[in-house]
Amino acid sequence: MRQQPTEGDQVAGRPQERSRTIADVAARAGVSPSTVSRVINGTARVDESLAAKVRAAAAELDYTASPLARSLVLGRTSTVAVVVPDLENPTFHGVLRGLSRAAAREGYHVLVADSAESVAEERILAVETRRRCDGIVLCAPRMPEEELRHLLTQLQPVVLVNREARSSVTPAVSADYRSGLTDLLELLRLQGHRTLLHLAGAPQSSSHQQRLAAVRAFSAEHPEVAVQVVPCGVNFADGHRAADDVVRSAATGVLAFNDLVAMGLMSALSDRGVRVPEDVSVTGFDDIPFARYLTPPLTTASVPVAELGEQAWHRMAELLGSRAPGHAISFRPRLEERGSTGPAPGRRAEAAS
Amino acid sequence: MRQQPTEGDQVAGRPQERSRTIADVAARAGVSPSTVSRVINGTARVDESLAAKVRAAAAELDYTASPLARSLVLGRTSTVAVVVPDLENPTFHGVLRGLSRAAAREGYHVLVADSAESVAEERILAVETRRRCDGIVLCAPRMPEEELRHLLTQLQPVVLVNREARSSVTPAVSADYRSGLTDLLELLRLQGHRTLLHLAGAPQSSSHQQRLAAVRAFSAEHPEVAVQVVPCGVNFADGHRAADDVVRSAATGVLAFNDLVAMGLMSALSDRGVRVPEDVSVTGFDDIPFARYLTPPLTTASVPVAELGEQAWHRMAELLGSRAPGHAISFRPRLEERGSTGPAPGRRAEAAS
DNA sequence: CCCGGCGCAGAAAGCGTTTTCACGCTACAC
DNA sequence: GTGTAGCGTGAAAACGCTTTCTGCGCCGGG
Repeated sequence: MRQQPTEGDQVAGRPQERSRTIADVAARAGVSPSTVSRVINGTARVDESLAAKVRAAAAELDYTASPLARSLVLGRTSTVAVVVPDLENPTFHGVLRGLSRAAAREGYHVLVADSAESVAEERILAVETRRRCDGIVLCAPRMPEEELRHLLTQLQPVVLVNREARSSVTPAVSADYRSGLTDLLELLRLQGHRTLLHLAGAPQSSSHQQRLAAVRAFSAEHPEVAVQVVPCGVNFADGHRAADDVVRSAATGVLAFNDLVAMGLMSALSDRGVRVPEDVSVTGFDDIPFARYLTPPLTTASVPVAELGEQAWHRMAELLGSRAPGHAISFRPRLEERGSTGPAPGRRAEAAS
Repeated sequence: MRQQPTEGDQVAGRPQERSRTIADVAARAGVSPSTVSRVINGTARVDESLAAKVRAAAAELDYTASPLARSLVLGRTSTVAVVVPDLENPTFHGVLRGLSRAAAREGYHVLVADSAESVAEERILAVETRRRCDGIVLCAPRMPEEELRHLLTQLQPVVLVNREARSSVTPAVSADYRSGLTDLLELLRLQGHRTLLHLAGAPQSSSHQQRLAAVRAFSAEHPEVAVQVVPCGVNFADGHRAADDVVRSAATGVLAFNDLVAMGLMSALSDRGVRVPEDVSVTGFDDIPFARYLTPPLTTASVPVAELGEQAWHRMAELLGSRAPGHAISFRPRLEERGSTGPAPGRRAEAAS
């Protein structure tokens, strides 16, 4: 095959021969492979004189055990996978980063798979990827509940991020989008806004449902405030495009699906001469790193994305250690009131008094 | 060990038994494992009646070959690793995304490792990670040239992103930071700026060196323009902190290390009542997605990060197929002139005439 | 003095594949 | 009718480890 019978394999610049095996070390140390394994893994007592020889031989040959071979026999890979709908989204960056660092601390590696927002892809990808690791973390899977529940059974151990599966024991860590949006709605109400607009995101996403629930509850409690919901999208361009809808709506407060949408919106509003927050107050969601540096700084609900990832790892670690799985946990976003929100127009004097 | 001799392993909600093996399929189809392997991989002719039975059995058992076992015997894992200095940095997001999607298209998986900007970690991580995959992509490694060159020999096959190793055959794909910065310098010069300031980033990074070279060449060619270089940093907070330096310097044009730094700077300048671009022109570098939506939109040199990742994959694919490695390639950033730059103060009337 | 037990090292089995090798069969040419 | 080539299949070796099993030498106790 690749290994031609010719001896001339010594291509210059390829000094890396075939990797050393445990047998090489054993031969050099004059012991059996079993003993080498025992010394390296500290898995049983070995006479100190032999152990020393083994360690010396291993060092000389620069030997480390093949993770592949170990994985095969041990039945674990020390790897977990993360499936995200879109690597471009800062939220998933954060999750990935938090998870990756937490996992690394315990010697685990991270396999990443990007489903590119395709529901069909999502499932295949998860199943396929799952076979190469010990467990899998699903970020905000878009698939329908029923399919998800079925998938979960064949993916064990699995942890969900920003999505819960009802009547399932699968651990889930998520942000409480409902209470986050409620806080934002409440903030705008107290500032005197009576006509609000929510720019909604991916309809299949769990966080979208949570936000709708927040709007419904809020409307029921505060009938004096009108809250309109219009579909929009999840990214910058979507927010930019929504500017006309916003202007037409005559709303004085806009709750964007997330910070990206809010930024796009604010940029487009500025082009049209609409002032934020004097004419319209705008809120985001997530508190991506850029939010506080915008002009004006963006009022938002801060979601600790890295911590989400870190907690997802902890859940996974529990599962891998066959410890008690731990129940679903949810982070309540922190309200970050900044410059993009202010008193409703016409309420200014009133608020100032 | 984990497998207690008790039979009561049927924990509810764990319907996933032990995974099926090729022997199970063989038994069910009434053939030998070799035949199953041949049918599944299409690696040799098999009598159609047997083949059909094998396919049926495989489907019934929902069998797919263990990637681990295949990797061990085949000597390849269908996985590549990416090592980045910081998962938080949007540049590496882009690279990761481009690479991940390109690799996925050819059935490869991606292992990601975050060195957290630690030079010491970087090396260990790379070596360790390398053993679990077929090749490795190093993003902007911070380690010194000598160490890097040594590392490259034991990491083969390896591809470099945003760093070249002199006198090495390692393929490298990078952005041409030198010409990018030259374009920005030139833009500011033509707009009448005569006192410029460059906020420099990670001194060990290759892109830093390239920028310095651009500044030197520019200064030699245009002695009438003063260009000062001050160390700053690579992220938002660094740019924010640099505002005082900028104000003190009396420069009318500031070339930030990257967009993050520029954004932090602009935000801090705005706090101090310094107007951009009326009082100070600011440029970034990279053209991260947010740059165009800032107020004012950021003038920057656009680096196609996703394409960088994609090209890195192509290089890797060539290496993996033992095809000709392809030489180092470098993307020339595209100048994006936006609202954060303008005529130098005092030159306004002149420029308008 | 002999035997059971114990501590340590090597032999060997196994993890789940792929691939070489050997073998039996059919077919065809001589 | 026998030799040979060709084809399809199963047995077995190999990938590089871990772990069980086996055996050897030594100790102490009866």
